[in-house]
Amino acid sequence: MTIKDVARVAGVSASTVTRALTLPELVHPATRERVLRAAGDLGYHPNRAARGLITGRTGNIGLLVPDLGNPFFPSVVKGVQARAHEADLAVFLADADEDSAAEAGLVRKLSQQVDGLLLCSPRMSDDELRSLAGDTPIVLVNRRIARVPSVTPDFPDGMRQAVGHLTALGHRRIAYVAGPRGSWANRERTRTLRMVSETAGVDLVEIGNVSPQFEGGVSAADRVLAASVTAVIGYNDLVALGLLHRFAARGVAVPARISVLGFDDIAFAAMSHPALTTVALPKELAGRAAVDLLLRLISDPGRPGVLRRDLPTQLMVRGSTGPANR
Amino acid sequence: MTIKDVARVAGVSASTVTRALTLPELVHPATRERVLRAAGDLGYHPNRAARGLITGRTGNIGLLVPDLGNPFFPSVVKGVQARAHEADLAVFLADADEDSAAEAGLVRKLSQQVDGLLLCSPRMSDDELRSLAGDTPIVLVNRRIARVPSVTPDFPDGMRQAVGHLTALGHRRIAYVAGPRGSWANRERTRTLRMVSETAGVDLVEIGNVSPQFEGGVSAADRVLAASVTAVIGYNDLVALGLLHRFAARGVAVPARISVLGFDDIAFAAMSHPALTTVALPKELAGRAAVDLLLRLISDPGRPGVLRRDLPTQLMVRGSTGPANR
DNA sequence: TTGAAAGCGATACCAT
DNA sequence: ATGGTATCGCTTTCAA
Repeated sequence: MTIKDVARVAGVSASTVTRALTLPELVHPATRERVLRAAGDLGYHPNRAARGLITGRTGNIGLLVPDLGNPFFPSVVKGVQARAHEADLAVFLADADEDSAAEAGLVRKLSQQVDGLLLCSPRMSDDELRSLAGDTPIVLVNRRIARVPSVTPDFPDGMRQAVGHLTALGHRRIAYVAGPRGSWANRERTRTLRMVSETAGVDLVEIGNVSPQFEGGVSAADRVLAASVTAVIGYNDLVALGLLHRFAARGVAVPARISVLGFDDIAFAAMSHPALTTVALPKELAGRAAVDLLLRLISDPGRPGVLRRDLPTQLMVRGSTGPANR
Repeated sequence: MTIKDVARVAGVSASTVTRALTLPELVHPATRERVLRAAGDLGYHPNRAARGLITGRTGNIGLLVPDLGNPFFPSVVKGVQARAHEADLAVFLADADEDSAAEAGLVRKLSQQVDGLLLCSPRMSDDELRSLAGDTPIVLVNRRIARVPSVTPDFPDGMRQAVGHLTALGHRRIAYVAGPRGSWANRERTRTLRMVSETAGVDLVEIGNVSPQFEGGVSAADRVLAASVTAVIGYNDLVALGLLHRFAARGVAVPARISVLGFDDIAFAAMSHPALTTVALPKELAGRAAVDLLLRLISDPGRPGVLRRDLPTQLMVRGSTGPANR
């Protein structure tokens, strides 16, 4: 089923079939009609590889995530998919398994057969990313570096909401369970949290770097309790859920004795007991926005200035936060 | 950066470069050396689209899932990815968003540029699937139909373990909250549960078809309580977690008053309070096995007989099940 | 408005 | 063991 078959059935040349399909205004309406019908009848779809060979466009994009096991990323992926399919793009997915070394390899393999790349929370170094951005269009999600297009949540505002909520409840001494050292999101959350705490006059106790998983939270819980704080913010919801879990196991009442707050608003935040108060990031929207940026980047490569999009966050107040105990 | 550049640098013809790269034993060791070095120096990687055009192999596979929002599927995807990358395959991912109509379209679009397709819990009709299987190599995951290769968990055994566990605890009257009517997994779970219940002499109360989500479980919980059973099996973990949630909200003690059991063993099953007893399906393994089958199918198309793989399940006993109350 | 021919990058076949 | 040439399916000149 090739363009020739369609040409034969429609009684025209291959060139005309191409035109009818891609530049309809260049062919006679009657001819166009015949071609389209022939194509329809035969169920013809152009071979994208062959097309890509000559146009230089594959119609594919690559999406790299650090770990599909963290529900944050599937949500982003859904957003990417939705927008990509609207734009008639197919999506290659690669999971780096939290391995920054693996990232580079996956990216290299993918970059050959895509028009552009979406890198979600990449662990790679700034330099690697910048050099990559020189070779192929890329958009960063959840990471921001100079001169590379990116989509990021408005962490400062999210932190302001979080801390504002806690101080309104009377909390004055708060712990933060930090995530991976190398993670931009963690640096950013830490940085903004420090600023906001300073401003609000709250004591901030920072607790170790843990892996951004449930287990990370579990492992930090006892240290949090020992820090005599009345509230704790987890690096992300998984960590916060781990805290919740360990608190429950130790018989520590949440929020009576300690309030717990997460980041991301993964689906399970709303399902836990008590339900987790968290700063919602617009995950699917981030995916969609990233594709939009990438599309612009692809169609308009010599663009001056950097494309950047900052997304709003929203505090979701639920059962895991309450008045400070005194 | 094409094969010609490499050829020029190595001082050989393009044909020789190809050979050196794909059939090394056909070229003189010294020549091979020169070619490989040239390729290495130039950072050459063959263009897969061009290669695919002539070989008919793209080196890509497609993976369709109904909903990445259900943590079951990201796990399968991880398994697929891992195995695919080992085999040097790239993976197109498509999310059908629980829409059986969308499935067909996505599959058609993908099928053009892949060597084969992995369909995870597809909602399509048997006929559609069989016809699809005629056109392109496909492997079903979590669904079994005649004459199409598939990877499925051993549901009968899983159900046997589940019911065996409950009866051992003294339960004699059990509810099952059924999943989507159209789902093969649901039909299978229902069917085997009936058989096993019959054999074990337990009363089985089947409760409505709910969507395979947390909300589905929440919505069924009150009906479960009204059915005066001492234990309930949810269609999957999400449903079971929904049950747990609603029970907690109503002050119903689990497992004291009622035991709750799920299916899948998603990560959050272990994180809830009480932790959810569930039948673990080998999700990543299923993904890997599916890729294996697909590889065999691709390399060996005229194969007689159907490839099929049945995967073991494992009951994970946790806090949500306990002795029957009397 | 349409067709013929060249060529995208790689491989396979046929010579040598 | 190596090179030349046709070819995969499509798009893009260039002519007509």
